[in-house]
Amino acid sequence: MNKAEKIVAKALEMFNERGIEYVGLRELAAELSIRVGNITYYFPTKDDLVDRLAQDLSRLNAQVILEEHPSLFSFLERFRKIFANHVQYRCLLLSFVHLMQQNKVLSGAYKETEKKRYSSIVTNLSSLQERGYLSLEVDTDFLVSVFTLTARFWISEASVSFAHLSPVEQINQYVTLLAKLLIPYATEKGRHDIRRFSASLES
Amino acid sequence: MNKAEKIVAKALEMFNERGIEYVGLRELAAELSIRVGNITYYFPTKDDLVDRLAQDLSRLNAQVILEEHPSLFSFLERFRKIFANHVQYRCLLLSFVHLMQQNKVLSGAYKETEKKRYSSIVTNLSSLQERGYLSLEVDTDFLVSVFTLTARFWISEASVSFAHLSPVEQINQYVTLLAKLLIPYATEKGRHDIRRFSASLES
DNA sequence: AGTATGTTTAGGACATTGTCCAAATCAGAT
DNA sequence: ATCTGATTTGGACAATGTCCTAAACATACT
Repeated sequence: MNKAEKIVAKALEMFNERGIEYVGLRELAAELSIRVGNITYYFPTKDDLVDRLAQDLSRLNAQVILEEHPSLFSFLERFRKIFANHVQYRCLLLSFVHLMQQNKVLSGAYKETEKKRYSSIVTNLSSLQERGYLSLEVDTDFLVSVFTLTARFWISEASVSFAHLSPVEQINQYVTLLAKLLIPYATEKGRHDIRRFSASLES
Repeated sequence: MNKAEKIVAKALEMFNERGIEYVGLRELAAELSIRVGNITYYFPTKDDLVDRLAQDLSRLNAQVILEEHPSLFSFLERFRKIFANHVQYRCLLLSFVHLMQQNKVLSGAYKETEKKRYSSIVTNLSSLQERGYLSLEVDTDFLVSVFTLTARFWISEASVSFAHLSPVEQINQYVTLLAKLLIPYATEKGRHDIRRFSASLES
């Protein structure tokens, strides 16, 4: 692990712990037993460091998005995995709005991944319709909106309202919410998959 | 309007414009043609100023919450009003997570209003069941969860994804989302109210 | 009117922040 | 061994929120 990676790793750890805005570069440097200027050598600005973390999360999520989702079960499983990634990089999602407002590099990069995610969810939903998991009259735009809102902010709400729960319990709370959301639009085959998914969370 | 109120008004204006974290007390003072120390006389810390804004929003919302909601239409109308208040104090909601993490006064106060809102929504939903607007088998906890998540973060998502829309269009977007959410759980009478509500947004 | 008392304003000090830079140090190839 | 480029250091800089003292002001009382 080279110096840049050590900085990234410790930064993620401290940012997750206390929030990006509340960890000074001098504290980060002190934890690494280096000088501040040494960090700015690898990452000229704090935003560059944050951008790097965002790239790492983006890569992590891209793997999950590329997977096939032949069933409603695996579609829900996909969100469980993405939410697990969110926990790993929770500092980014907890500062989501500020980062988008202030960090041009990040907000630019997000626009692209946003489009990809949107069309990915649309594709998956219509695929689930074809395979007989979802009813044909479902309002896709509505479902995508709720999924997007939840995926973006579930961890923000959890940090405020469910801080007493473990990460896994928090994840289960919100994937269950997504599962329940789909029930009215699911076929009998779909509802079976949702029950199977809910049961898989128990263990 | 006394000095403290002038400070509060200008602060809200600038905070909404550029974000609480990105407006310095010196800029605020300059806009008011006063000195920094003059602000800290009325509001010893920046958090005190933010707390005041939060109180104002809380009072504004409390009025709406106390209203009766005899129909599904007025229940949805309630959220439209609350969302309009959110727009007026959007700086607070855009910094929601940070404020909750850092500002003890604010997070303490929020815990109470959170409970009130939660039980208020529960009461309203069961009342709507009794009045024949909602089916009796609805999963109340699920609905409250989605409503809460949306009410907290709709404006954050709108600021990122729908910045090109006007405030009213943004509000309509998300109250429509809440309305659509209820459709599967509504009776025929309820669906009639939802259609009426959607139509009322057009004008 | 003059004085005393309490409120408001001015102005600056302080520590902390992210950023930046020049010099010192190190490492590896010639 | 020496030169060259990469790395590290230590400090300067402006901006931030906070704090404090002295001046200015207003109000009430003698």
